[in-house]
Amino acid sequence: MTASGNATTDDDPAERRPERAKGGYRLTSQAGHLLRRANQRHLAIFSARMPDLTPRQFAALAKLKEEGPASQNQLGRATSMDAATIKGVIDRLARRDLVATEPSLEDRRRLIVSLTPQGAELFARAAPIALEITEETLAPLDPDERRTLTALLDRIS
Amino acid sequence: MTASGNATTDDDPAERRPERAKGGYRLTSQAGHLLRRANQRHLAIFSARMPDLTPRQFAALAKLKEEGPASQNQLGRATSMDAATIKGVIDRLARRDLVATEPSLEDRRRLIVSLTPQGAELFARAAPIALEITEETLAPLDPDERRTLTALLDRIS
DNA sequence: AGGGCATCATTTGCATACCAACGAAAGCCT
DNA sequence: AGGCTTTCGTTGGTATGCAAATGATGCCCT
Repeated sequence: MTASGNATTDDDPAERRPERAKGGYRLTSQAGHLLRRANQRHLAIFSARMPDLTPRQFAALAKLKEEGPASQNQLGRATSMDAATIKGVIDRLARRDLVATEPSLEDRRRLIVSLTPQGAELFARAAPIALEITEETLAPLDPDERRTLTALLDRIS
Repeated sequence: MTASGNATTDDDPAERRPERAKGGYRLTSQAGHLLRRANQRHLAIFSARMPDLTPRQFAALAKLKEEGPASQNQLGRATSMDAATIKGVIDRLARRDLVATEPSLEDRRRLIVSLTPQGAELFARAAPIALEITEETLAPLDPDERRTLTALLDRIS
């Protein structure tokens, strides 16, 4: 609302009226802000339900399970992580023996990442929870709306 | 035909099969992953179009412009930023003289943040670009779909 | 063959993000 | 008044996330 006087603080000709008309910038209605907030809520749900894995760590395990061993950068691309980011994720997973790394024999630049038995076991326990997390994230929507949202998000990503 | 001789490790029902049927976890179709990717694309568009402000820095300026001076934590809540996060954002904006901070007289715990003339001027130039960024983020969608997406995101945030 | 370019992994630097803990200050209750 | 609880800002720690630079290696093209 802000009906009280903030008047005299601004004699800038560029901007003087309340942000309601067509050109007005309304932070809370911008796509970026909404995406960020939705993501924030999802992350909160995730860390509450799966405290011992971060979303990225889980994503890396999931991809390794889906596609088998891969090089670090390949895995990064598959999970939409930067080379610098995936390195940190793999390092932390390796420190906990959830993945193992070994240099590739064919291409000496590559570092092959694979799931350890512990990693596979943890993923097996985590996967059902991940589905529940998705479920809870989309809980405010009915099935039709969920499909719509998923499809629209896919189109803008 | 039975288990004789074939000592391969496929008696584990959870392994060795392309995840499709029952517990099939498809990372790329999960809401969290899609949200993250959409957000990632948005951030890329943002930083390309507005190189001298980060999305959070811009959000802080926008809120200050919308609502006038506020305490640091208030501003954080208004922009969905953690107290620790908003501090960093304000510190960096203050270092560039885009905002000014002063202790509150009524409540000596509070730190009042306000827009400087430079901050207001930069925001005035940035606001139209921000609208273009939203536009470009939603470019793959038609107007109807944009409204739908916005509404759905709002519901799950 | 050899040079140029691309890819891979790494490192550094900066900017979020969130948690937990902290001390100072305010508010509330008895 | 004294105590309990909240709020406010700050700090430290961990984990993304991206840009840019770097060294090693692989690939392609002339």
